Amino acid sequence: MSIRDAQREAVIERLAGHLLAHGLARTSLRQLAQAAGVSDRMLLYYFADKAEVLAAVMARVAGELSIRLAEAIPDGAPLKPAELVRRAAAFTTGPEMRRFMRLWVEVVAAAARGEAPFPAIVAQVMAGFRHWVDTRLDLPEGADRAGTAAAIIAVIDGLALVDICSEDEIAPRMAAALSGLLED
Amino acid sequence: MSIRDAQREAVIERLAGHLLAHGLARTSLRQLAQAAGVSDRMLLYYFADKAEVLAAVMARVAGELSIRLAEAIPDGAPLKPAELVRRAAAFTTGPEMRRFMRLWVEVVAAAARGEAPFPAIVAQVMAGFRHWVDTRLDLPEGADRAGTAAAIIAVIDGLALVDICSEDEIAPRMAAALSGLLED
DNA sequence: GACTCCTTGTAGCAATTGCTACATGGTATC
DNA sequence: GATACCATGTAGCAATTGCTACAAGGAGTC
Repeated sequence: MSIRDAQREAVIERLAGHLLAHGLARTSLRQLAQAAGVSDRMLLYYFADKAEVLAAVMARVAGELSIRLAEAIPDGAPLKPAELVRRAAAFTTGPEMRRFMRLWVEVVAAAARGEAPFPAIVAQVMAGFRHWVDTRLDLPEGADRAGTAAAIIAVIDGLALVDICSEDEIAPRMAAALSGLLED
Repeated sequence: MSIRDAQREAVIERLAGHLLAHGLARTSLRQLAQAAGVSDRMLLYYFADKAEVLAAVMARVAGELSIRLAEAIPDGAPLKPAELVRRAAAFTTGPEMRRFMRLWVEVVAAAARGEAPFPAIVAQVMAGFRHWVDTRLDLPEGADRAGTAAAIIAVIDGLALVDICSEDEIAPRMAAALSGLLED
């Protein structure tokens, strides 16, 4: 691997941490370069442009998220929707995953604004979510799997969104209340 | 009312439409001024700074949203959580309200980034949501009203977030599937 | 008519943005 | 040892950002 490729990898790694820590708040080229410990000039040597930087970093973050989701709830034993929601909610509102979900909400908003490269990233991550749910969902024959999967994702993402807005510790109570609302 | 105040009102009205149509994508001072049909110089004569412009416009939009929510589901007859979610979901995913919810998601993300004046706006709108749910929620004595209200808001906001990400028409199926997941 | 205040336009500034031109030291290849 | 390419720094450019200084017309007041 060339020096350039090695540096590229190191930069991606550092910037993944940066984005998870600060969201999309500090993502100018110079700010990214500083966070990665390189000059902005070199950032554009390792990557074609800013969009490629963000795409590479977000791909890394999405991969990490995917791994953790797979570890947290393996796909061996399908769960009924209510149980899947409960377990996913408990996991994604946990201290370690909150920053992922927070970043995810920001990325969705950036995609809504049409800001490159986020629309493509959102499509990709969303497809990953759908697949993750689909492979863990125990649903009767004839039920709307895609609709149910979308609903489950919506509930999980909604928890993250409200979590962002609330300075106090409402997440556990919210998750508990949600659990009570679900049909077993 | 002075000319200035009258213009201020007209600008707020036009910019509310602009934000609902385009989200936060075109919100530089010059872009806002163009959308409002005034010069950027005058925009800063009517308002102290950009944050005040956005705060005033968002207050208008929030007021409008509040009115529509109140009209759609009056607070006379409290509803059980599942039914409240169903009706709120049907309303907020409707063609007229989607742009409100879409803007709301963008505003939450901007607040997460700490961008003035959005954190304050989010706190205000969120409090409005909580109150709206609270005054329509039929819940047994001793239940966690605040937690349940937060959960209901999370579900509604989650639908909006997923709706933004999906180019196809998943919203109705998602809402239907969600309805099936709820305990009556 | 002088004075003052409200309203509006022109011009521009300092900072930040994404990105590029150019030079240069090193390393590898022939 | 000449040549070519990789890696990196310096400097800067054009565009956009939020915001401001200054002037001037116009309307009312004394």
